[in-house]
Amino acid sequence: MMTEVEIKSASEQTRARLLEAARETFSQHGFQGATVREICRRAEANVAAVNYHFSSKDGLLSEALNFDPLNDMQLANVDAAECPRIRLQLFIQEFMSMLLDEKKASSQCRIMARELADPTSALDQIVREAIAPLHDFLGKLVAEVVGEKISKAVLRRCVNSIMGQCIFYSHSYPVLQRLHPTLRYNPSEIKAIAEHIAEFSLLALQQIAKKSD
Amino acid sequence: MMTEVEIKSASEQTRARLLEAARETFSQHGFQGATVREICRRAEANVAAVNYHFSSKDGLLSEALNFDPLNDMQLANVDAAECPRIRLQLFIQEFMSMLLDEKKASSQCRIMARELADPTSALDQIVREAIAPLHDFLGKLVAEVVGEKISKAVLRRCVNSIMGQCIFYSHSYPVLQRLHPTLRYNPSEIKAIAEHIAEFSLLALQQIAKKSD
Amino acid sequence: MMTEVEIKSASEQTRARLLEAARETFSQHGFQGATVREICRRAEANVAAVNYHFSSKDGLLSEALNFDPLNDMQLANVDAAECPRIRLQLFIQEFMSMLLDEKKASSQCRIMARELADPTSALDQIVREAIAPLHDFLGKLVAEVVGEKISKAVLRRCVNSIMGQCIFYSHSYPVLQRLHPTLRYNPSEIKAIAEHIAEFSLLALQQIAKKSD
Amino acid sequence: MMTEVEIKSASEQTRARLLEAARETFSQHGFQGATVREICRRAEANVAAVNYHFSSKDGLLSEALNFDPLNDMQLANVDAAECPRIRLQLFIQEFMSMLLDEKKASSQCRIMARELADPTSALDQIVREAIAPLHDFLGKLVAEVVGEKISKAVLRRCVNSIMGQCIFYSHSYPVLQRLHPTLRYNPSEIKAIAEHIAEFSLLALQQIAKKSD
DNA sequence: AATGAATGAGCCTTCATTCAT
DNA sequence: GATGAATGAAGGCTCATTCAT
Repeated sequence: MMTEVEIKSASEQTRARLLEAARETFSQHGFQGATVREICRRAEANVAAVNYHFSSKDGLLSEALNFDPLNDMQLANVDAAECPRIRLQLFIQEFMSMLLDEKKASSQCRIMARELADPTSALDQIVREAIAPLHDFLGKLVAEVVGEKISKAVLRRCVNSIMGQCIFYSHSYPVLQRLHPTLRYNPSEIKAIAEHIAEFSLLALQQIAKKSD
Repeated sequence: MMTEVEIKSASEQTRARLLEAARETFSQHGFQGATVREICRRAEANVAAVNYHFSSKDGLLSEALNFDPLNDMQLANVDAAECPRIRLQLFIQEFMSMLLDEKKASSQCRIMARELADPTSALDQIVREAIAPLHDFLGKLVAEVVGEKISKAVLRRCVNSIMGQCIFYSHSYPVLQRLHPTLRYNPSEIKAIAEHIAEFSLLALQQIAKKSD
Repeated sequence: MMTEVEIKSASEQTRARLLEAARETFSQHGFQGATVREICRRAEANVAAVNYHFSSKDGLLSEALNFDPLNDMQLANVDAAECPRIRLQLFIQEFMSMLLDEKKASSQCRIMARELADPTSALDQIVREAIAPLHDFLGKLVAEVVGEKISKAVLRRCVNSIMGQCIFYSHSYPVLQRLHPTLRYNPSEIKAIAEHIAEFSLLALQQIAKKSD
Repeated sequence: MMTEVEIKSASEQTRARLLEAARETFSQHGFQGATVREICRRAEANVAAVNYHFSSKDGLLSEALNFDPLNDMQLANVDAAECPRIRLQLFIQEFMSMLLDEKKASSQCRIMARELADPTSALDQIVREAIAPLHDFLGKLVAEVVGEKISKAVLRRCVNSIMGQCIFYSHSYPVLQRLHPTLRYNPSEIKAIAEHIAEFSLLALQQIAKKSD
């Protein structure tokens, strides 16, 4: 264990620094806007390092997108809670925290946001490994809340409704910032947003559950 | 009427072709990814045409984004309806139709989506002229539904919840397509999605309205 | 007479405005630095006017350089004075005034200065029609001062010494301005400079004349 | 010594070739007229080499103008001479040699000449580092000749008179060549010119000194 | 005759990538 | 293995000029 983590060859250290620098840079400037030179400068590596370690800028993006949001979130609490509604609340809370809290937010989320606007070959992998599990996880939570009475199609759309509300604050931040210049994603604001989304969604889900009876 | 459209000077025709080509190209490749050369090639104009007519690539983007979604939508029906809930339903229906129906969808929406991932100086203008009015319009509809009892902050978040659900289908289409390969935005699917969002949102809003009493 | 000057066709007026604008612009930005567009803008003519009236930018330069400095200077006083030394003084005074006084200075002088740094085909003409007569005129004045005793080679060099001193203030103005930031070519300064050059030169010429005895 | 010159890294060699090519090209076509492509072609380097080594065309100009005329001239003789008049003679001799002798003439002088006609941001640097010291040096020589009796303003103008005479032969060469087609700047001609300027100036300075007594 | 739109060559610069060391 | 120099394609843009009207 220790050796894997601590004893890295210089080459592996450079590789790791490049990945970190790439995630930062891609999330700030987008894939096209980021330059290999800046990434290497941030990683304190030479210009050729990206191509040496990752074959190409594309290869670097592909590696940089290897991440596991479900794992990054602290879902122990979610799993611990017994009430489905509270589980959903906690999940949304944790999800928004990952999306918006700059301290926690893995920059991969922001890179991913860019992938949506300009999908590369990496998107297939991201959807498969990161997003699909997330939708599945959320789908199960929703099913627990509404019961199994609703159709798969409706379940999907409910998941989409929740995901859409959540992602909106991350994805449309440039717009929201302009609409409401005072908006800041500090912990209390994030908590308030998450509570709103959870309430809004739970109110809807409960009624949907009732109607399905 | 016809003459206004048909009798254009050669210059105006080139300008119009450039704008159309720019909208297509920007929406496909993003602002950075699009090249002036390709835009001109599509518009069957000279490489220098963009700079001649729009001063710069930036100027072209700025003009290409001159659009008015509120005006593009057929809101006559919305205004005609008396019941606030039906007005909201109709609005969402019309909004989703604009966002998703390729026949109607102004490519500006797609350009705008890219602006979010990679804001340029044009975003200020877009927010001011296109998005803010949209949020205001939706805000009034929501207020009609819930009454004036809720705070401005809550109202905003309700608007965000609805906008987030709507935009998600447009913005996250690359993901949704991979999650559900059979998904197609044909008129019936669009209608179903809009109905779901309207129902989901109205159920939530009604409960919020009740709680505020 | 009157008709030639006053009754001009619109075309001739445009031509004249173009020439004036060209002289200003060339003298400010140099031949390469000046753009046809700016010249036409200043002349309130359309972009194609230069090529229409002068075939090309080069042709415009060639026409713009048609000037006669000897004629522009008010040499009546010089001719009137009987004493050769005073005639030289007056000539230098008048020459410096033409070179430095922005009110009088024909901008051609400044264009010509640029020709030296980057001779075009127009220089042959300028030298033939404008500069050679000037050197000849000055040569005669010098000869009057020193008498006919000195060789042609020495005479030439004396002319060069005087021309060099004069032109230096015009040509090296960008340097002098940086060396002495307070330097301004107002009438009194121009007069002082001309007096210095005249004195400096006359003192030298007199001694040369003496030695040649 | 040799090693310093001969053992250069490949990078330094390219840099040096670029600088030489730039000096040639700038002196022939001016800063605007010179193209990066031609400079690189002459230096047998890639189009991007200029930006790689000097950041920009401006940076290349700035480096190409790093020269020290006072240092380039062999002023040991000047300093060695005790008589102020001979010191001035030797200085003029050396200065004209630097200006006119193609073997010695650093092409920087010619670039500088172009700066006068079309100043760029590099001129500030040139004046500060190259020209001001030259004027100061000449100013001291003149002061030695005339004594300290004359005012600073007069001293300046005397310096200008000498510089003007010297630079005229370099700056106005295109004109002089046309006026006197047989003119060639071979060593004997340069010597004769320098002697004339020295004599002309010294005769004037001596008289000025006398008058100031 | 005179215009404004259109042209295309060419400018400097940036970039991911390659290559010799 | 790892580097820094070098590459050349491509970018946005400017310009004198031409062309249809």
